[in-house]
Amino acid sequence: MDKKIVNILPPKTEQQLLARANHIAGYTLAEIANCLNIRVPNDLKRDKGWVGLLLETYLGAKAGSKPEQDFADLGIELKTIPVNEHGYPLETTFVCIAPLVSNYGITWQTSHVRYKLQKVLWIPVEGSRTIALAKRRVGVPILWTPTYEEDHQLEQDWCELMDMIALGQIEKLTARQGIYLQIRPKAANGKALTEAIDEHGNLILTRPRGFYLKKEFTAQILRRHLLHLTSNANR
DNA sequence: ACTTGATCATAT
DNA sequence: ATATGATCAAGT
Repeated sequence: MDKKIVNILPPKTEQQLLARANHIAGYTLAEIANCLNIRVPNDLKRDKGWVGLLLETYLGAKAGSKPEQDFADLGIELKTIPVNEHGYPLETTFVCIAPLVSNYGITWQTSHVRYKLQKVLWIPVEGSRTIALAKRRVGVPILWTPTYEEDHQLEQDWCELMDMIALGQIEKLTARQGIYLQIRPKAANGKALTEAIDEHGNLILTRPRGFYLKKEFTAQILRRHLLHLTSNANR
């Protein structure tokens, strides 16, 4: 059993959160786990969310499975993003469960996707499987709010995807739809089922789905900030 | 090589 | 089953 030596309180301000996040930039996952007395698994095969939970703990996010932002008081969501040696995302980013019923009156402006992505603290972490989990390093955090253009990019995809759901086309909806935002299965296994509506308006059971940000979208966020660092260094 | 569809752990 | 945290690995 892991025993905590440090009792981590939630950050009171955005500045405090950013200070904590900046403090661990450059450290390995083992170093961070050690100061929390948390054991590092050999790999992520059976601990897929381990890195995310580790950084949540270090930064003082409220643990649990509440449908809230990680730092609700600050209106900030935390996302760890595995990256390769060039800082390019290795995985898509899960946003939230896709609602398959009771979507009357929901618009992009009032959607759960937009709410979740209002303000995100992205923390890149080395994710190549050739690097031992314990030795992977944490990168410089990025506090991001969608630009007008990014918001519009997501809106376009969201509308297309939600239209299909509303029209009962859920079984025809694949991960190929959407340029920046996609819908894919999100469940414990193939036996998990949830309610949806078919093309005739009848209630059916289908695999639960989730919204995911495709890699190219996340990449443009990371790239923008990397370029800023470069231009500063060159001054 | 890369994406899509499937899956793992935990809390409620 | 649904929500949180995501990555795995089969298929193309």
